[in-house]
This record gives sequence, C-alpha cells and structure tokens, in this order.
Amino acid sequence: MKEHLRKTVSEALKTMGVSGDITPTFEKPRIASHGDLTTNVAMVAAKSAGMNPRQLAAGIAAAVSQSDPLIESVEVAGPGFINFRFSAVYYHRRLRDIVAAGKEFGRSFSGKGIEAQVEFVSANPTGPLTVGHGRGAVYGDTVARLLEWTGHRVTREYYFNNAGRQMRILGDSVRLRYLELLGEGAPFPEDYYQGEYIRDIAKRLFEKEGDRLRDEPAEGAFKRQAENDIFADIKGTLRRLGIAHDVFYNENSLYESGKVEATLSDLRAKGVLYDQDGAVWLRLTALGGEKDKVVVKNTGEPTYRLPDIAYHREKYRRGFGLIIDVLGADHVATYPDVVAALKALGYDTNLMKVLIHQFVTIVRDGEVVKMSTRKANYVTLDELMDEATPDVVRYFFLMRGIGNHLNFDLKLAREQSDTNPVFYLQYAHARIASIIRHAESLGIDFGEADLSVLPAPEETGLMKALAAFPDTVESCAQTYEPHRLIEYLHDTAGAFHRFYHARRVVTEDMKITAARMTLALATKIVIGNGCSLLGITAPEKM
RNA sequence: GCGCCCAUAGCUCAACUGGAUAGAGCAUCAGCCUUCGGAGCUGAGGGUUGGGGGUUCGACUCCCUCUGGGCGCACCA
Repeated sequence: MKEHLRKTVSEALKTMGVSGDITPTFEKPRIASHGDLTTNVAMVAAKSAGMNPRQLAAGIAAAVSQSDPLIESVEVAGPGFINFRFSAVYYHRRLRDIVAAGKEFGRSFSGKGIEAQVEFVSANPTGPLTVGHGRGAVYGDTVARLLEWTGHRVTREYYFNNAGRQMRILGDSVRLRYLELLGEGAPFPEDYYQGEYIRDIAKRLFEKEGDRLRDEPAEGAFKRQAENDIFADIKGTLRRLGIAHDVFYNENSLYESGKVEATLSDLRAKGVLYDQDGAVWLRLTALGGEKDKVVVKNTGEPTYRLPDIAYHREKYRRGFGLIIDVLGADHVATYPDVVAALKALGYDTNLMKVLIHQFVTIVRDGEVVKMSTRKANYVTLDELMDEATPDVVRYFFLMRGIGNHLNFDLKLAREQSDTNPVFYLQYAHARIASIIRHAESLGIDFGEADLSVLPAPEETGLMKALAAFPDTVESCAQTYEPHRLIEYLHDTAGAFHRFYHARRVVTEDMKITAARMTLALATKIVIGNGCSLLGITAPEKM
C-alpha cells in the first residue's frame, strides 16, 4: 500500500510542478484519528516548491483522492500532514491475501539474490554457554530468520579458536582434575577453570582410559576431550533454543591455509604496517583510528587482530553481499580496527553490519551476579531454560532493543512464567485454534465469506493490525530490530482478545460466522508466522 | 584520564529513526464469567523524557555541556 501511495503522490507532485527528487515517505500515525498512513512530504517539499505546506498538501490531497477505490479519504491536518484512510475494500482484500498466502504471508523478496552471513555466538569452547551468550545467540538467530523472510539466502556461522592460551589452561585444568581422581592431587590454581563440568570431563576420561593418561601433556588428550565435550554441550544448548549454525569456522584453518600470512603481506603492500620494538604494527592512526595496534608480537606470534582481518576477507571472498557480526558490548572497541584494515585492503565495508548488544545483568536473590567463565560464577543458558522454557527465554531476550542493558531477574523469570507476555501471545493463538475446532465440530463451512458484515471497530481494528504484518517484518529486517516485531504481535494479540470479547465468532447467523471465522483464521496465520519468525512455538492447545 | 553505549510512569521497557495528544507490561485501585479457552476483557491513577543550553515549522530522537551508570582503553581473545 505504501508503494501504491508513493506512486500516486509522486505523480501528484509532478503535475503540480514540484521538482521530482523528493520521494514521499509514509508512516503509521500514532493516533488512530489521524488515519491509516500519513505523509509529511508537503512540509519537506514546501521550501523548494515555494509554497506554504498546507497549500501544497491541499493540492496533493485533491489530486490523489479522486476515485481510488482503495482510499476512503484524504485529509490535510496540522502543519501540513496528509492523512490517508483506506477503504473497507482494501482491508477485505488484505484479509483474503492473508488466508490465501497462509504460512507464507509476510514473506517478501526485497533481499532476493543477496547472500547474507550472520556470525553469532562464536564463543570459544572453554565452558557452557551462559546467559550472557544467550542474548547474542537468540538475537543473531532471529536476525537470520528476518533476513530469510525477506528473501535473503542466509548462512549462520560460528567462529571459534581452539588454540591459544585459554585452551591450554582448559586442557591443564582437566589434567589436574584427572590426577585428583588418581589420588595424585596437585594444588588447583585459582586462575584455572573452576567449573564442575571440568570434573565431569576428567571423570569421563578416567572411565575410558583408566590411569593411562597419567603422564599425558595437557594439550593432548585432555584438551581434545574438553573441546569435544564442551562443543557437544554448546550445540545441545543451542539446539534447545532452536538454533543451528550452518558453518563452524575454525580460526586455525586460516593459519593452515596461509590466509593469515597472505593478509599480513597484503597489508604490508598497502603500506599500513610498520615495524617497531620487534613487533609489527597496524597504522590505525592513518586509517581514522585512535592509536596504532600490534598485529604480530615480538615473539613472531600474531595477535587476534590479524586472523580476524583474514577471516573477514574470507567472508568477502566467499561472496557474501551482507556480512553481519553480532557482538557483545565488550567487543565494541575491537571491531573498528578490523573494519579499518578491510577498508585499507579495498573492501566495501558498507556491506558489513556490526550489531552490538549490551550486556545482560543477572540478578539472583536481589544481588547482581558477576559473570566469569573461569570462576564458574555464572548462570548457564541450560539452567535458565530449565527454570523458564526455551520459548520464554527467546521471547525475553528479544523483547528489548539491543542498545539497552537487559536485567534478567531469575526469581522473576520463574515466578512470572505464567503472567509472562509470551503466554499472552500464545494464548491468543491457542484460543483461535480452539474456536476453529469448535466450528469444525459443528460442521461449519466458512470458505467463502462476505466480509462487509464486519463493520465494528473491534473488527476493523483487528483487520488493520493484520494488514500491517508484512511492513512490520520488512522494517524489522531492515533495522535488525526484532523487538518491534514482538511489540507488533503483542498489539495484534490484544486486538484479537478485544474482538473476541466484543463479538461472538460462531453464531446462528452463517453469514456473520463465516466472515468472523475468516478474520480469526487470518489472525491465527499472522500470529503463527510471527512466532515462527521469533523462533517460538504457536500452540494449538496449552 | 580517553573512547563507545545508556538514562523515559513506582519497576522493566516502547515510541516506526525529526512529526501531531510520549505508550505497553508488571505493581496499585475499581469493574466484567448462564454463550466459542478468564493465561482474557473494560476503566482509573501515575511524566517538566536525569539537569541546563542550542539547532527548526516541530526534539524522547540531532549538537554542546553537566550529573549518574555500563563496557572498553594489551605485544589477552
């Protein structure tokens, strides 16, 4: 509909002799009495047109309103807004579209032909996923779903590093626990991984190998077992949340294939590297950065920055036209370095979107829990899903914009599990399913309905909400903001509950029953599709 | 000290990216079950959008400044 209006309004502007470089934008007014869509073009174009906004608006309104069956009224209001109200014909048509499209309703093709990659979670296999990882996991997956719904081809990717110091400590932590089992306990250093899961891994090794590993180095069987077990655990947790990555990309492969080395020499060729104090530095100050950073230490070992840059080059080389990194706030300072280096290497960094989410603060018994994987002072995602449900966890993480800190009160999550807003949404879906069952048991056929018998405000209000679904999906995908989809679905569920209380669906009057059943069915489709986008279930019964 | 993010109803958060009268949930108070699912609905109270300045037809939104919080500021990842 926006597209339709854009065309007619642009034509009106042209015939009025206003220069054509202004594309009118439309939005849904906050206040219902201001119509279904509104535009401020008249105010935007007033200066260049040399007219006052209201005059210009009146001219446009007059040109548009003539005999468009989809538009009921066009009004000029306030300082020069043009408010459009759509006709019943339009909304009835939308309602039929929804029923016809079914599970596909809301999909679009705006991203057709675009290969998108979403990299998220990317936690190294040193411990179970925590609530802290949960936000990025759920958010990244939902961004991927939004992109799929708008026609993109999406690769979900997990980048990890199983080499390096932390992994060495991990392996040695397991080794020490293993020796404890053999009764050869040595003191367990404070900066080692304290979690109970380390003992479990050691126990498994002991059961499998007995005391054969007594003199094994930390980096051998211990590290291997730890990595395997922990990765299995991480994947299991993600699976519970409905998340499955397509690619697990090992940082180490970048070394093995020589890509790290190649990146280093390419950067040198671009003249953005220099040597000092035995290290190789990236000249970020010349690339708009704060200060220069080391890419190869004086030990000859690269810092994480170099493989990071090499990895992102690979993303370009693999042909992705949209590259999304979902990162926690602690990485906010590191990604500009990568972007700057990529730009220096000649890549179009506009194709990259770095989405930073703020931290989740865990509150337990009124106290903030400080998270640390090594100290095992954390709440795991699995524990969270045990206390709430995966649906509640997903919904909770998606409810808020990522720019804000998220307070996760564990007590509240548990206690609120039946007043939680996710149930409000799912209840609407289950309730409609129940109505449909009821109608079917009475043998009612509601295939062809005359929708003109639905004039009540509760009915038209619901129709309007439903018609807005595709635009909502589209704009959420463009802005990477799932929380607005949640808000929309909550409103739509509310519109349905109001309709349900005001109007009985299944009545003696077959004409009215058929029309209201169509409305209910369309609502079920929209809520069901919305839930699918959020990765939560839409139950038939609850 | 420097950089990034944030501050909106008692609490947790929205506000379609600069639009008209700042909205939801929770909590509080008052109503609604002889009919398709009451995990629901209706209504009420609650705000100088942290303070101060600026930009313009118009600011929660942009700029400056102050206050208060979070995250960074490695030859760790």
